Amino acid sequence: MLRKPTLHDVASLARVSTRTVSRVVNNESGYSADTRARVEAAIEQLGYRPNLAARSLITNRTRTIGLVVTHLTDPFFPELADGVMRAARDRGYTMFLSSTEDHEPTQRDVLDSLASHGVEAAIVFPANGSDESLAEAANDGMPIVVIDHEMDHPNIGVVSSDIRRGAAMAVTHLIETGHRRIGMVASSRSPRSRRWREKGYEDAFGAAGHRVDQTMVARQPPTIAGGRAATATLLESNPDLTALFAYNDLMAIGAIAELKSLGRSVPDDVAVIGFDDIPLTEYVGPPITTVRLGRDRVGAAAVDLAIAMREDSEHRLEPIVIGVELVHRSSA
Amino acid sequence: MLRKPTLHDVASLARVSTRTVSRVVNNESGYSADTRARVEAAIEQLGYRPNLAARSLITNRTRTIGLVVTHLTDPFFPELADGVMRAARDRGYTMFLSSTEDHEPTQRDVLDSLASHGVEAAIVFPANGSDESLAEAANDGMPIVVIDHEMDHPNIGVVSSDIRRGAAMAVTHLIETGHRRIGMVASSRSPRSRRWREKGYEDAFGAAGHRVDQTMVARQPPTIAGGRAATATLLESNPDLTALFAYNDLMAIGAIAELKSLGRSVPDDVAVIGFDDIPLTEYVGPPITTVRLGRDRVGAAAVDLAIAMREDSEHRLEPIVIGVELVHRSSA
DNA sequence: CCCACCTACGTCAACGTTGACGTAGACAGC
DNA sequence: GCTGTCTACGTCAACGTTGACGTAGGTGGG
Repeated sequence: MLRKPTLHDVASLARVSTRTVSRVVNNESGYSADTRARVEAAIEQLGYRPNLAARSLITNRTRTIGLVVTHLTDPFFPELADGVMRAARDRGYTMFLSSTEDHEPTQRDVLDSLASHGVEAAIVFPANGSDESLAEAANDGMPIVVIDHEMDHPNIGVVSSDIRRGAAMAVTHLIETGHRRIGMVASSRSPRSRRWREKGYEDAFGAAGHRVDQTMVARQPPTIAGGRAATATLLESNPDLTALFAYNDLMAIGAIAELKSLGRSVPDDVAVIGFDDIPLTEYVGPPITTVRLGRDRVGAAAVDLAIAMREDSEHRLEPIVIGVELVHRSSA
Repeated sequence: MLRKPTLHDVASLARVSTRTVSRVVNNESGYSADTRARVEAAIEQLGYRPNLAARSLITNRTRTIGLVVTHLTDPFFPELADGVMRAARDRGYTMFLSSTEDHEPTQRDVLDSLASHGVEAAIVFPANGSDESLAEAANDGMPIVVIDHEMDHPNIGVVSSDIRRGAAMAVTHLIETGHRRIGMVASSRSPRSRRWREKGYEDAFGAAGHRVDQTMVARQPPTIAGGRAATATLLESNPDLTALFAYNDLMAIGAIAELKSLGRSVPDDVAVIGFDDIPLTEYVGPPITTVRLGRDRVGAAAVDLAIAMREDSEHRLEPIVIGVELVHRSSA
């Protein structure tokens, strides 16, 4: 395989110095129209492409960012990755992608590797219990933006969806359509301090002047099976409930399956609202009313914040909250 | 933010030359145990990490590969990306990810950018009509592996799923369970030469000594709506059909929806087999019998091939075919 | 005791690019 | 015609690392 052409090859073909070729390549000034034409012809003829490694060695910029998620197969992930990728590309950046398997040591290795590759920033959906290693990476000088996670660190930005408000919107909708006995199909995997959906659920009750009945909250793992189980539990203790608000769409699907198998129709006997708007929900019957988080906008905002942090280390680190939207379909 | 420590910083702290530090970092030989200990202590103390850009400038290796797909939100994509990412990481590589929106000029830009970043190889799910620009990129010296696509080029490898055999397996299963009138819900978007599922469908009929009836093939876009439409068409011309083989799971979902709305039960009145085993199919009722392609294995094989091509340009370019599997669920 | 050889380093240049700076020639103003 | 300024370049060093090669000091054999 032939060696890749360099500035020198272009320079000697165009009979100018490498510095002049560099000027043309970077659209600087200081050369005649004729010179520019000769250089461009030489570039075209040789198929020259700048070597970004060499460039970055002296400019200290790589124009790359890293996206780090827990599982590539999480349903919300493609939308996030798509948002990050497009925003990055629009701004002239290229994206590295890695997953951590929700494993802190792996996340540490991944961030290390990204740092070695010189990414200008990392956007991280953090692995469980990785706050400390995130802070360390940030201390080493890499701007980090975390998604849907609280962090207080001078070099870590935060972008999240307004989950609490989304939950409140969902439950308020149920209340406004006449429901009073509204169960919550909750996740057993959320740490107490981050139960935003529960808080939104309580907000909605509070705003309507009602009280939350804690026997109407059932916790299970956030899966379809968990949704079925939680629903079964709730119906046993509260057979009179007329609506369910689920932690995510998977649990909502499980809830609907359980309701159906118990002979209750959705939404006539029991209304169900999910969360996340994963593509799945458009296809299962009945289409599920849900809360859309706009993960692509989260991704784009994260890129903007990451680049701003990188270019101006004094950048003000207000957490950015992306609005959510209640998607009315037929399950509620 | 503090400047990142370099070999020089480590060297002066450990009171050796940069060359010796480099030897330690790269596990070469030629230093005493005592020196190694001092160097490692200095590395630890400073938090030194090698600058891969500088290293790659002289070694000509970046330990990065690019994955280029059409749409990040295609349902099979996360599995492929996961396979590529894990395999890459296992081999010490880091992955760039880009999408082309199935747009040839975008793909060209993406490959250009990856080349500038010095990726050692690209794994590409090609955009429509991009054979020529792929060949150009390969001519420029970048090893390329294409997924599920035929290419004959000395620097382009091919990894594909055995789609034709998977289709034959599916249809053979239908024939063996007594079906004779088997419709095909086909995609209108596949070019004639790449209708592997149709070929497998014909193979199965041929092997069983039956004939294909071309009025039993309906073409529509490969979506849920397309599946509904194709199924409606087929039932009109062939009301006696007892089974359907669908181009992909989305079309199978559409087919099932259409059958249900026409009062035909699945699988008792009409059996349905899909293709791809997207996660979706585990959730919609009834669970769809389908053909699993093992995209993660495709991804891993593509990485191996890409690296082999990069490390040995004489590497023999046999197309690699990944076996498929019929997943028995309840729709057939 | 000398030489060969080995170990454990160090020195220097090069990878491809850009920042800092130098300069030849044209041209304007007085 | 001298000075000053501007345009259009060129020269050189540096980014952080590794390949090629040099070498001082020790060790072992004859």
